[in-house]
Amino acid sequence: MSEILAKIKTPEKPGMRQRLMEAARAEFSDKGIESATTRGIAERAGCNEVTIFRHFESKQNLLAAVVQETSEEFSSLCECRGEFSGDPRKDLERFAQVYNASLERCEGMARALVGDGHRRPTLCKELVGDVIEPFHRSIACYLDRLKTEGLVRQDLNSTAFAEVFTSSLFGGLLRRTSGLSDLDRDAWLRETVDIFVHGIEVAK
Amino acid sequence: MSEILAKIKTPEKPGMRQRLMEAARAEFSDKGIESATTRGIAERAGCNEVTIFRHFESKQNLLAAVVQETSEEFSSLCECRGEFSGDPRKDLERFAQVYNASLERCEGMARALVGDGHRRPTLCKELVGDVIEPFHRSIACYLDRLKTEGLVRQDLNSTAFAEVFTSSLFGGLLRRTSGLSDLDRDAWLRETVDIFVHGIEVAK
DNA sequence: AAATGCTGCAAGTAATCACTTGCATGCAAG
DNA sequence: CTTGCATGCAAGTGATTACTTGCAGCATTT
Repeated sequence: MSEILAKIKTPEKPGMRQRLMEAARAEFSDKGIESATTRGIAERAGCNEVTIFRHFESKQNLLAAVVQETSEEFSSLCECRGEFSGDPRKDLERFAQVYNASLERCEGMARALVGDGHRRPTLCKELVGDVIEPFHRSIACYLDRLKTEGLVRQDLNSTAFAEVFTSSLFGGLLRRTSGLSDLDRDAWLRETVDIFVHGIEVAK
Repeated sequence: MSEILAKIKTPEKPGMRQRLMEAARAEFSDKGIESATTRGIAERAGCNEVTIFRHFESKQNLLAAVVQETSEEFSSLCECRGEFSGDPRKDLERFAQVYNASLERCEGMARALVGDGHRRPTLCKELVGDVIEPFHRSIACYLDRLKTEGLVRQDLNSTAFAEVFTSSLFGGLLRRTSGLSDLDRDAWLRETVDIFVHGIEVAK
């Protein structure tokens, strides 16, 4: 796959190809994968429809390229290397902000894949699974460290926590962008972190 | 709208119309709204394509009818009247199970609407917003009652809790049906409730 | 100057879509 | 029996889809 792309890519004119991918991403994002048209993409890119096929050969290939790019971008966006304060609330807030910002950047594609994605399991797994998993691991790893320090309850299932935590962030994004939530982004993040830190339990 | 539907509905043969709606729901669910075809719906219903248009006049109308039906079904499924034990964990588990079961029944449509829904804000609001809101209110109301009894921390934002709670259930469903989660349904519900009850805090 | 390669433009292809029309059939009520 | 109504079937409409072909312009490289 990547050799093919590289071969197409290598000639001159890097501008066109990039413009096409951005246009395609925009089109896929707000029309959905099936409803996106090559004509629409060409219009967004300000070029002729034929140019798409000269670069990518098919809509399918173009989609694959866009998904790959989105996936890489998401990955690099939510790399959470570096310093943690050790204060669980602050650090969870940071996890939440980083993850949410990455999600927002890729929201359209994520939404599109939720809709059409179960008929494209490969793409779905590539974009979502392989990308989110490392993020989950870093959260779980962080929590396990706090566990050894006694800052977190011992019976917490840290990998499950990571999944549920990011799911509520994703669900929240969907609600907000559909105009269904009373909370804005910051409120959502704050409340989410608050709940995941405290639960509903009365203070000790 | 309902008068129109009623007028079409009133003639004989209740079987056909119902079969069409079920077929349409299945088709919308696994092809997505835009990619669903009237031909495919007719095949599922085991009837001629023309029959669809004689009953519903357009694909648009059929979709509207299906959404309305789905919405009503979801509403009645997740009506949470009745007795609570007063034990927060047990009751949250019950909320989670009821909501999740309702979601599962309507998963295909929900997924379809996430994908194509932002170009159909009315349908989206109808199916999702107007239906989930009452459920959120009953959770919030329940929590507020527990607050007065001192069984829940006083500074908990109960409406936000309801939103975040259901969002994580929805996100979980999406993950599972995409084959992206390690947890099965029961594990997901259990872990979610566990976190929303305890958070990560060390036991008192 | 010649050659190469990206691009635009015009036109066309075969498939598929939602939707229509006209007619035949069969069932049920009058 | 006859009238009405739901349905099937065959055929077709016009729009739109992804994708192709052939040609010409234009820039850069050789």
